[in-house]
Amino acid sequence: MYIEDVHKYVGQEVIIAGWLYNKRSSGKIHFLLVRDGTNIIQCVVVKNECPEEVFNAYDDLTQESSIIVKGIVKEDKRSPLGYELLLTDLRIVHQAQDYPITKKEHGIDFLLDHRHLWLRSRRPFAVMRIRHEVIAAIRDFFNERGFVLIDTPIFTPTSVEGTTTLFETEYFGQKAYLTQSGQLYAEAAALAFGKVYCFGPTFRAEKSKTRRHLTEFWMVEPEVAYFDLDDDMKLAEEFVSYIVQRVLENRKMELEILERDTRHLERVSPPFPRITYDEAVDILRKNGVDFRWGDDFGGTDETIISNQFDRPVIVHRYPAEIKAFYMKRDPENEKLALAMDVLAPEGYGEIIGGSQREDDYDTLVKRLEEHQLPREPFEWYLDLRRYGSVPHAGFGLGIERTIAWICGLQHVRETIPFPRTIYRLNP
RNA sequence: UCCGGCGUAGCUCAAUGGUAGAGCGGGUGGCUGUUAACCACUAGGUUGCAGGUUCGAGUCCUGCCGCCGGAGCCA
Repeated sequence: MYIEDVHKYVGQEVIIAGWLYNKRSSGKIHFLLVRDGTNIIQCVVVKNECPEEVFNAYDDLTQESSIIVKGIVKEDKRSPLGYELLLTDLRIVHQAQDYPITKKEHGIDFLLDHRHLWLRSRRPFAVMRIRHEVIAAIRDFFNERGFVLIDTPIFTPTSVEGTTTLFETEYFGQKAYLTQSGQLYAEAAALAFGKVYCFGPTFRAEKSKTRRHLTEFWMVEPEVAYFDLDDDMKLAEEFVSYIVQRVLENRKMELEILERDTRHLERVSPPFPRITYDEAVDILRKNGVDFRWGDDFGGTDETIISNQFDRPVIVHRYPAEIKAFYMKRDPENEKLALAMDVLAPEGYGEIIGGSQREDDYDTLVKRLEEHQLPREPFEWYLDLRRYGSVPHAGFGLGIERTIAWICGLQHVRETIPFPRTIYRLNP
């Protein structure tokens, strides 16, 4: 029996295998908080109402000792869960010694050094279960719409965008890099399967030190043949809304543990406001930002823009110069790229970046030259424009930033079980 | 890489340049409904490292190391 099902067993004797989360006592009555991974339940041990060795086992119980308890399920308002277990038996499987994470506050550095243990605590419990829900929602969303999952390689011969710093590895005598995006491969798959998505880890070797950055993070990237930028934006807003609504429906308890104010999340439904880059620049200038047309938005700029709206906002048609070589230009203005970003509310910044892709062979060759990228490693990519090229579009959603936003967390490092940052490779 | 901040008990933090302390955790004892339980007692320290100033440095100065936050870049 797992604690999450305890309401089905009121009045019955059940067995729970778990760990001691905390204990309290008033002398002749002990309270054990036992967790089993699905929740925490209070167990009551009363002197003279259970075998003496069960009552006395309390003295040997240390925080995070593994225990198997047997008891009668009772409904009781005084218990944090609303249900508690009146113990009849208790077996210590392993006695933990000096568990380092205590009941009082800890610093983030200490907690991350003990991440393997910190995962047992209440807060990571809630965050990881929401992460699970987000990922399940992502897969369901694409499955329901007939997308095919295409796993893209993690070892790649070259950089996708040419600008970002990548992790370099030795690959049987030649250089290889850890992927920074599965997009180019997803494009190939889209021309084979129509609607596809890839979902995997992504690596950036940039020495970013902000609450929005990890060196290893997860990204989901749909790519659809015959999609234009408008189709892309529509898919993005439906996608984000679907994820948020699923978490609201299925992870109420977890959001409560995190004390997340869900009012912002409840408003997340299509359509999202859509503004052009030019309109976003106007917003910044009206708010006193000395912004130069042609620059990309910084973290504070994104916060100012997103604060104008009550749900995520889509900014589209960015200056082509600050965007990647593969993005198609706006036929009505060659200076602009058919690109779009989704900015999350409450200052969580960019969670989606996407675009319609350049599908014309000659134009794409020109773009490679403009970006001073080598032709040879992109020959296969150019093939996609040689054989049955079609308009197509896609985007990438950063999982950790999305989770940080939904959970209301200060830093993305809490959204992944074992975060990798510039100065952290352990545990 | 740049800018700012921090480093004191296992943990979270105090300590005018003048005897290094509290809470939690550990140990001992008490308590029949606790909610990070509470109460009493107790053990626990090379103040990140190396120099310097001073009668005297946790505190001031220099260098180094580690971490945190921000910027740039990005999801």
